Amino acid sequence: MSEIKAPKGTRDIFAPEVHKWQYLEAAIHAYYRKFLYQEIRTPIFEHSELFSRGIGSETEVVQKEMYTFRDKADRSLTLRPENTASVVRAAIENNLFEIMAPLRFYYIGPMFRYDKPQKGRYRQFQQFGIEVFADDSPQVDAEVIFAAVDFLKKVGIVQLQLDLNSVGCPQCRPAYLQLLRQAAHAEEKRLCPDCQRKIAGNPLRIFDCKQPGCADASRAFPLIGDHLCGECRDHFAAVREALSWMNVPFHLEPRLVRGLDYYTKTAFEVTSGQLGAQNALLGGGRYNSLIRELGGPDMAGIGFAAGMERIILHLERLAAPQPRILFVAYQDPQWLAHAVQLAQALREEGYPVAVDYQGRNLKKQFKKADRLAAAFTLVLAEDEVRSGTVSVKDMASQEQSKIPLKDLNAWLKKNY
RNA sequence: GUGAGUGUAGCUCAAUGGUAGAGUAUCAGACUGUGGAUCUGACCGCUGCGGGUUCAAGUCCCGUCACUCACCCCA
Repeated sequence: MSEIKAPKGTRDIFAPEVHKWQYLEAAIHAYYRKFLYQEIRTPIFEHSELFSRGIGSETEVVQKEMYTFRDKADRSLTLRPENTASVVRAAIENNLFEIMAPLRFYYIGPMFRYDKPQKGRYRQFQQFGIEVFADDSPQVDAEVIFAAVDFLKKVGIVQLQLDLNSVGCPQCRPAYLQLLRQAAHAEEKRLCPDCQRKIAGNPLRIFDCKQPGCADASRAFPLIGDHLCGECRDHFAAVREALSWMNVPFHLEPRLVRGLDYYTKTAFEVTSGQLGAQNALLGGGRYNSLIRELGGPDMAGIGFAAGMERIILHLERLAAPQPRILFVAYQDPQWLAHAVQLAQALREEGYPVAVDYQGRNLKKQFKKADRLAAAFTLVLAEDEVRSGTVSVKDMASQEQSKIPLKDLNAWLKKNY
């Protein structure tokens, strides 16, 4: 038993689970290519300031959950808790906005949050996501949402719910927040201490609270949907219409708030009923001020991020791909050289091939072949070597035949 | 950050406070040209860690760490 264990909230992934990861990653690459997204890989740590400015210094993520450290030159660095800020930073830094608009990126990679681990929640976790810059049309919102929901369906997740809201923009949100604060102040005594603090900070979060007093009080609070400016209202209506073109059912959730401050207008979240407490599979929205706030041009942006661990949990029933392999066995160690060479030749043809170098007798080797779920076991002994053949046993049907080595390839092509 | 539950062999789990066990996996043999079954044997443990109570602790108590679940937050 090892003394040193993986740090809290981290884990090792290996077979058979790793097959699901490979499947999911391949699916992401293939799917988002269809929408002309380009992969972008950014560093897993950034200057801490990127996240406090980008995500919002008042957010829970920035205040409590960041892995921040100082390097040897006393720079404050942070393991990325999400990737949108990094992608924006990279686009600004590399002048990617100059290339071609709209810009479309997708990413896959580890994120880090100092959270208490739980089902579907780790300190190092894997997200994939997409970002579209320089396109403020509501149809893009709808396309991004479609590309989120449709992908989840394509990988076999059935029970999901799409919650949709508009959280307004710098034109209309400040006035609404004033109204909300007033309403909250009036009911302050019914609110829990946590929510009383939220009044000054981010009163939208009061809607999230499940304390009976807070939930009761907040039911009467004004909703952002009734206080959107003309532009936001029109945009939101157009998003909903475009979603109907695309046959994407959604649930309007006027209290939906996202945890990162940069969202404007469209905000959405996909949840699953099968996940327990950590039921958010994916969340995203529009962030039309973020690029400017991080020092770039005044440019629109929208995207989402999805939690891959949570998707993997839904893939539990996915049949693990049975690797069909070939097993080369030898009757006596004196034929080992022939076995090795046969294995090489077969791998050259693309087959996964196993040889057990310490196989003492054929029985043991067959047992091993069985364990490895070999499709065929190829046996070499004096007979075969002398006649330039190999005995090939179909492990399922138990049929065995002697195949001349020169015909083996053709035979395998037919029977493998 | 708050609360609850659980930590015993690689894995799944036993053990009224009284010698740490079984199944499974692994290895070997029965069986030196053929797998899945069966039988026999071997290997496998600072009972998470540190204290305490006791003649005696896997078991009771305290602490700690880890995992799990919920709150919270979020993906």
